[in-house]
Amino acid sequence: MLKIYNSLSRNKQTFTPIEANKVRMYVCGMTVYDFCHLGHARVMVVFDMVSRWFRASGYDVTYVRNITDIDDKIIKRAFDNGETIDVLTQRFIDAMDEDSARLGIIRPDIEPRATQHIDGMITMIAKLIEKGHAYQSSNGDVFYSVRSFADYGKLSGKSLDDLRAGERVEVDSFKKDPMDFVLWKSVKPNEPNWDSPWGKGRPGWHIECSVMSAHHLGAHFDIHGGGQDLQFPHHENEIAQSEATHNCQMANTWMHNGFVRVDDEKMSKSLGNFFTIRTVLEKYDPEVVRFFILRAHYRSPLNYSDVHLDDAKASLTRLYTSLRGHEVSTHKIDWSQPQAARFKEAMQDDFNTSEAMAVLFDLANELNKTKQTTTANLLFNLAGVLGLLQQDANDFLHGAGTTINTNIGVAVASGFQAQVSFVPSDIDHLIQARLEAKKSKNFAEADTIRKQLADTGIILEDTPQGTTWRRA
RNA sequence: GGCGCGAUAGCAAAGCGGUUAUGCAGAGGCCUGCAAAGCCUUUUAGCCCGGUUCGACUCCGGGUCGCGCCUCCA
Repeated sequence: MLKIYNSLSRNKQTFTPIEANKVRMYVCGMTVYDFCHLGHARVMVVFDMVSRWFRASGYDVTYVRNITDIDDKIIKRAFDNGETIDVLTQRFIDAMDEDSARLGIIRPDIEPRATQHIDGMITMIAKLIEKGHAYQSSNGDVFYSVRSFADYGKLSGKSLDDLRAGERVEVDSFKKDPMDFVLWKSVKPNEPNWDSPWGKGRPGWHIECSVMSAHHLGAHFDIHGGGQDLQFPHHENEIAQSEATHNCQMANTWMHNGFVRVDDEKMSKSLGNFFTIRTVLEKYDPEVVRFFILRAHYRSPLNYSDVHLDDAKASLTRLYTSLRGHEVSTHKIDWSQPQAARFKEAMQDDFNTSEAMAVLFDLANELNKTKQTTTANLLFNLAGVLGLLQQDANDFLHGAGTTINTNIGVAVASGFQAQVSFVPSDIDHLIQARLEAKKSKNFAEADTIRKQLADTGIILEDTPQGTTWRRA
């Protein structure tokens, strides 16, 4: 039995699909006006892991992750850049796709864009007005009336009377209640707009998710996910819109992943302490980043630093080292096998990837001792459920997945001297030369060669099967 | 002011009312020409104060500290 922490009930609950063997899942994706940062990487990786686990468990999964391609920040950024919104958003959608592919993320089944669902939003807004949940104010904007929805605050645990609207942001005087939020914004000069019964304008932020989730998954679906910062007001508002429109529960389970932090503070644009995915990938293999994210439980805060990435890299290196030299292939996992059962138990407990990974390390230890290919295959396939260890071991250890420049002549700063790194063919030649030296018991020469390689970050390892190498 | 989360060894990070988490780092050993990798052994824990219990890191209460949400944010 799979248990998931449900933000709505604030405890772990046994997951029961609405329709047998099917999971319908909606996750709030990116607003595409800039490169994705590590916080975005976490959402993508976490829910990729969740969908992979459902599939590994035999569920038929429909995973929808939206793209917000119209909003204030996009309009502003496009204006500042002197480009059209379409050009701007497409560029960052492409960048996002590239980043997510590198992180080993399986694309969601459906990636709807807000601008493709304007009609649906207009229909829903009209319905909300008709049912008395929304109103058009004198400035033309249409607002949702939070007081009209009795359950408002049930997700975030907030009470309308306790919310301090206006304390930090000036309240829009056109609202009946300070917490009312906009469904439709009337047109402003030089802004993109669509026709609607309330005049030309564009949608507010929250309405898109209510419309797109219902369109692709139905009014009532299994799981809604996103970053913790979306719990309020975004998800609260989605519930208010959807449940008022459809008269039924929106999502059974709400999942929120924890923040990525820097120096114990939330990584965010406003604090300026964010690292984009591509910046981090200049230095680390994407799988190291994926490993780093999955090593912690998805709801815990995750502190980012180079030290932690280095640590993750060392750990992942241990797993790949154990796999080296084994022929592995994709197999169906026998979940009755003790280690597989332990892995499964961990995953069934609210996706405890941390514990699941401990199983991988135990398998690596077993593999190092027994050298059994069946163990290698189990390790490979269990890790595969997490989207890990799917590279060729030597490719990973040789640093093929990194952007470390392997061209001759590229200087690697080290101490006072710039040193030169080698291409793999040079390394092979040097390894051969060292083996010759060893054969003739010229250990001084052999050690010189090894030192020469070590100075450029190449570590040699002699094994009964010959000499292998890896990047430090 | 309201609401919520967390505090585990040098670092990271889990489970668990009594039995080795796990990874990195440290120590010793085996292996190795020497290393590296690997294997074996091992040192460092559970914010503070009470309570429950035969027994608490684990449950309960109270502190302290840190973080988050209440505004756009993954």
